[in-house]
Amino acid sequence: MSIRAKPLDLERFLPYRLDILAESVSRRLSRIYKDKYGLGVPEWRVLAHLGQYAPITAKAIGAHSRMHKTKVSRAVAALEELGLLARSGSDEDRREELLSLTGKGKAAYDDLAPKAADFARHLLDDLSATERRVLEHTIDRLLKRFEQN
Amino acid sequence: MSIRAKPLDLERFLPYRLDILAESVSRRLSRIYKDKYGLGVPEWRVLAHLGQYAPITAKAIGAHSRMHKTKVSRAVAALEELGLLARSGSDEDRREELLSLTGKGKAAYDDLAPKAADFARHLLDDLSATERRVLEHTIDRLLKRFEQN
DNA sequence: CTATATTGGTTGCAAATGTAACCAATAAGC
DNA sequence: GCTTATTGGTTACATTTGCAACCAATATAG
Repeated sequence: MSIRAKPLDLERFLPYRLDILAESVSRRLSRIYKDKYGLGVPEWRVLAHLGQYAPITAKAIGAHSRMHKTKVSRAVAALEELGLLARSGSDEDRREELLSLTGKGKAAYDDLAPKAADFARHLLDDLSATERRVLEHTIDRLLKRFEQN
Repeated sequence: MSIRAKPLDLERFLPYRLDILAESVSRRLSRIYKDKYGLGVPEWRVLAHLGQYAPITAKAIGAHSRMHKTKVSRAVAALEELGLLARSGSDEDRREELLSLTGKGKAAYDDLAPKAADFARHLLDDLSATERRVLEHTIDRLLKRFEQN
């Protein structure tokens, strides 16, 4: 009787595991910004980009975070509605708008960013230095693999 | 002038990177089952569970894959509609239904599973054996951390 | 045994998302 | 220049999703 390996074992299937993990992590993280500021994932992401890179265009945010442009557009609109974000037309190209945070937006970011960073740090609490390094490295490689799509 | 570390660097922020990676991987993988069988992510997942664990209840699939029960319910309905899945009432508890694959469903699974497995294998091509092991282990740990929610 | 709570699963409705069409502004062809 | 193609961004529409309410079947309380 020949040994036939299971062709696909979900318990070890990377795409599946990655998806569940990403989703679990995201869900837990969302408590931080959802409860207090009523933000959804796309809004939080845009806020985070602005905190770090403002002034920046919607296009650039989309490219960096691989979010669809309509998602970015709507998140931007929502943040503006909440008074956290301000737009200012670019002089160089009047199609694009430079996005940045209002005072209120900056305050929200300054409140949330450290908490988010803390959360991410604690995720790695149980891991050894080696494990952390390998994890980072692996994610880097895989991400690069999928850069152009 | 004191050195103030950036509180949150998206470029290194694990939840963010994980999400982008999971989404990229999933997108690429989806070509395999979407093009040929017209399946979406939830349908593919249910199919994969049935191929490995059938007969199994919708509840169990949801618990294992952490999919919302409505998502499972609709994916099951869709697969049934496509003639890939069959339901049979349980004798022990007439609320639940035991799900399994039809001949057509089994054929689809037998076609897709090796391709999916192949895809996953190639994801790790660049990594050393050690790196793979550490990666698996790390994901395991993180997943366990989020088991109960 | 009867009344109440819980559970597997489905469905209605609202919110979130993706695709395609679109608009205005810039770039490229000639 | 002027005509056409491309680009940043928004919007309409269809599809997908999540939440809450629900239904029928089982389990629990008394």
